[in-house]
Amino acid sequence: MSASGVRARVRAEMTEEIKTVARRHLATDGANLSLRAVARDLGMASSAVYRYFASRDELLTALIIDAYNAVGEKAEQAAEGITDPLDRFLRLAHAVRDWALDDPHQWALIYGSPVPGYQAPQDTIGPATRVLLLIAGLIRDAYVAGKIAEREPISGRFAEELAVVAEQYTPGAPPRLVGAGISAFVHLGGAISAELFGQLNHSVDEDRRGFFEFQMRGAAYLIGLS
Amino acid sequence: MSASGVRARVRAEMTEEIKTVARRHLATDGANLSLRAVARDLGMASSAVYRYFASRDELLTALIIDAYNAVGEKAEQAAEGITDPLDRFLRLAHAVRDWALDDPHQWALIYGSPVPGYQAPQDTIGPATRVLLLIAGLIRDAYVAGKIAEREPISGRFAEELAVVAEQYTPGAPPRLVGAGISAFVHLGGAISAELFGQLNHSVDEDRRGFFEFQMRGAAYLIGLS
DNA sequence: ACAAAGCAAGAGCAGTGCTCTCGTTGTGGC
DNA sequence: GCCACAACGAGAGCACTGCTCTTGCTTTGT
Repeated sequence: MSASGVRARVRAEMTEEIKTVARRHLATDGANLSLRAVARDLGMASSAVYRYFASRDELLTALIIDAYNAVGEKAEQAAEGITDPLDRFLRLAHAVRDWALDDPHQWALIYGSPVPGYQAPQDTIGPATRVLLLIAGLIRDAYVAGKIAEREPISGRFAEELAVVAEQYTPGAPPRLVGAGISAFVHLGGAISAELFGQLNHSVDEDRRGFFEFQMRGAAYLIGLS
Repeated sequence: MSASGVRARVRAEMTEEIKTVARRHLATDGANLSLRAVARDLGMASSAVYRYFASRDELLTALIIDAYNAVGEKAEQAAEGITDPLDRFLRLAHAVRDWALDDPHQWALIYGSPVPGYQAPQDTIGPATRVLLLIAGLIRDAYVAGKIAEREPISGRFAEELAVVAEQYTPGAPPRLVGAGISAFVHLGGAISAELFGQLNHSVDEDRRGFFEFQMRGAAYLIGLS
């Protein structure tokens, strides 16, 4: 019919519907959700789903990309408009944590152990770095505004590696900033995973939000956001 | 025959053999290894395996406990005899990382996303805390030796929670030490997971060992091991 | 010596991912 | 408007999975 085509629109809707149902199954079955079960929920034959996703892995990949973008967007929104670097960083961190607590299985999908035999395709590396880039941007802004306290410089082979990134990203910025930024990102993810995957059980059981903020303040300190 | 019984010994050997083969499969298939395939490798019927493990989950639980103990032992050995607290902490951290790099699937099994529908039984919580307890002991020793620099004290609900632990573990020790210890443990695990699960790709590709040490030095600084 | 318990094997059930085939239906070119 | 063609949904089928049950055999404890 129209230039866009009825079929194309229906296909897009169907694709989205499959992902929605799959996300629901993700919440109960985790990463080994059943494609057949998803098809049953949709009232269609399992073979029909293969018209939209060539394999279960491809479905998972789509869910992974969506999840990366979802958490990235949440973090972006939370940080928006906040000028104080430390506040900005903490809000961003809490936004990521809140998103993860809201849907632990989506978190596990992107930051947990990779699905066995699953190799992340190129499409995922873009969305995957969104949160990291947000932190990098935050640090960059704080640096050019002169709001970053001095810390001990880094040295070694990895320091040279990071110096290259620092120089082309923000000329003049100390390489240790890049390192501290990545480290903060790693600590952020580690803290959420530890909480979600039960490694904090019997250690911190009451005020996990408070403990999370304590950890993130530590990471912020190492960056120089005092 | 003997008091121990031939059958009991054979059973123990068989149990160990199943676990060994299962560990081998773990390296290729990850957490969704096939019990039938393991049985095939052993030249026995799949149903026979159920004489030794009531379910696949129980097999996984056994592997998890072994893995916790293995990494705990490695960390213990690495830290043994080292007196300087910072050096001790770094060696411990590197030992854990080396173990994880050596067998990423075992690491994923214990520190990755939990197997869907799998509930960790009581037997695992003991071995699971070994590394954390090592760090706690290290900090405790350094504290009583007066080798810990002062840092900003903590406050809030989680601080009171940690104060209880601190008081009964090392009376007089500041609660922030407990917090910093757990935080270091979390960062340790997060750093290894990030490296293993590919979140460092395109960020730190060359000298990951150096970057790991940089991160652990940061964690050590926050504890007060300057 | 004998009953009881432990053990291995095979068949079987319900479920899985994925492929192939077969009718049906919407689509773009003439 | 027609028609070849591609997209589509459904069903059967293959090889695989975890797990159960039954059937014989072997090692125990008494």
